[in-house]
Amino acid sequence: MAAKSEQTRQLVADVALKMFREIGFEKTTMRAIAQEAGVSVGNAYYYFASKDELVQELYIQVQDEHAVVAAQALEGIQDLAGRLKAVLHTGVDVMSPYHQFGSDFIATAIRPSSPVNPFGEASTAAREASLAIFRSAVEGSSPAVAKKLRGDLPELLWLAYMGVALFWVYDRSEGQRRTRKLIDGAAPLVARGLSLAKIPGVSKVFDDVLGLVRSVKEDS
Amino acid sequence: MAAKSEQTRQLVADVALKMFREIGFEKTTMRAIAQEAGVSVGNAYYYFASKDELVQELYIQVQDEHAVVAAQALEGIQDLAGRLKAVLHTGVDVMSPYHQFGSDFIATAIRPSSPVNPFGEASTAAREASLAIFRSAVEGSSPAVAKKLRGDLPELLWLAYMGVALFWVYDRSEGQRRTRKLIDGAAPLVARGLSLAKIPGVSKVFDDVLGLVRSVKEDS
DNA sequence: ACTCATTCTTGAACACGTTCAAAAATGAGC
DNA sequence: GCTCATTTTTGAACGTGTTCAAGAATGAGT
Repeated sequence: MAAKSEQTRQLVADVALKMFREIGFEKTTMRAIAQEAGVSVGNAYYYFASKDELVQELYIQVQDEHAVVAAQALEGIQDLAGRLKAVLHTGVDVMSPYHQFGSDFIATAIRPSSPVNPFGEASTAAREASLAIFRSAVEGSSPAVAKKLRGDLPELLWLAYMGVALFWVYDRSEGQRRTRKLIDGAAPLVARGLSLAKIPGVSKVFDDVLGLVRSVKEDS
Repeated sequence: MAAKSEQTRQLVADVALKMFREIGFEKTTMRAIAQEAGVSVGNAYYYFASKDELVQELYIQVQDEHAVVAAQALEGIQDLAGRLKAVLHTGVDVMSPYHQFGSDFIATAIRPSSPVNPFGEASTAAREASLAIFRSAVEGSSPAVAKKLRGDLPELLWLAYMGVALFWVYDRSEGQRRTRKLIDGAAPLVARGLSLAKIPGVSKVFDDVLGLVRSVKEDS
């Protein structure tokens, strides 16, 4: 049965994630994971090509949870500021058990070669899932976001979310209070800033920003 | 004489930086550096407590060069957009010999524990030097930047510069063409965006952005 | 010239992530 | 039940960054 193999894989992943949470990334050695799971080091490597891939496992799990919790939090909230807050706060919520481990995660994630790199191919699925959350936040909001912004906004917000995550990693205040404050302050500001798009002089600047974003994205 | 000791230190640093440039970060092992420099591994560690500290040496050197080259490039340029371009382009210029090594550098730099972390204590001097460049870019520009923005703008631009550096690391286009394009496009947009501060409706949003930045910075 | 504390240098040793040849377990086909 | 290719498991071994006890070189004070 394929179940036995899958069971071992799950066991290793579970032990690893538990140890990441409880004793941190660096202290969780591959040898310790193997020992705790009752398998050999080589066996852990049979299922996960590197320690990074175990981090990817965590990343996927956290993203999945974010999707669920965010969807729930979005229910009944209409205004963009509120919807943004909901998505960002739940994002921080699901990450919080791993805060002490955050900087190692980011250091891992940021190398282009890493499977966890949020811009990379190996995490396309997780990124799409995360993007979908922001798309839903934007599309479901009323009053509606200006049509010309609607297409690119989710991606830009996702990018901003990466920034918030980075801020959170560095946030040493208790319970990451400062990150919460940043979210509460920034979300309404973004919403208000976007509403300025109606002003003619501002509108042109917005157009150029979007043009730049698109042109840089496509390379060319 | 203290010169002998300093000589060994310089030798190790020079060999290390040369190897970083020529064969990359990971292939440049401490053993290889020691051998190439004709000293023992332990001796290299006498002068640099970790491989990261050798990266810090590189960071400082690159920043110093940026300060010189940027100051030169700013001469004779009046408008903010042009001054921003000058600072950013020279920034990319001085980094370019290390592009292949960039992702390892960022991965190192991003951990709060690293001496190279741009937000950390160990690189206060380098950060101040870099901030000074942006301060000079802002203060020397004419037409002048709105008074209320002048104080915080350099720091925000420096932050944006960190973003550009991140973009550059990921930029796989030849000669990092896309980064150049981003700079050329974004600099005038920033300048134009700032000029919108005169519009009453926009002004209030700007005030709130500044207020948020300040309040998050101070913790509280 | 001779101390002797200080500075500098050495290389073996440690724990880590990772690899790999070999062995063990599994299961489909007969 | 036997065969044998495939999947799974093992643990020793490699190269890495880093540490450290020990020794060598240095130089100020006499």
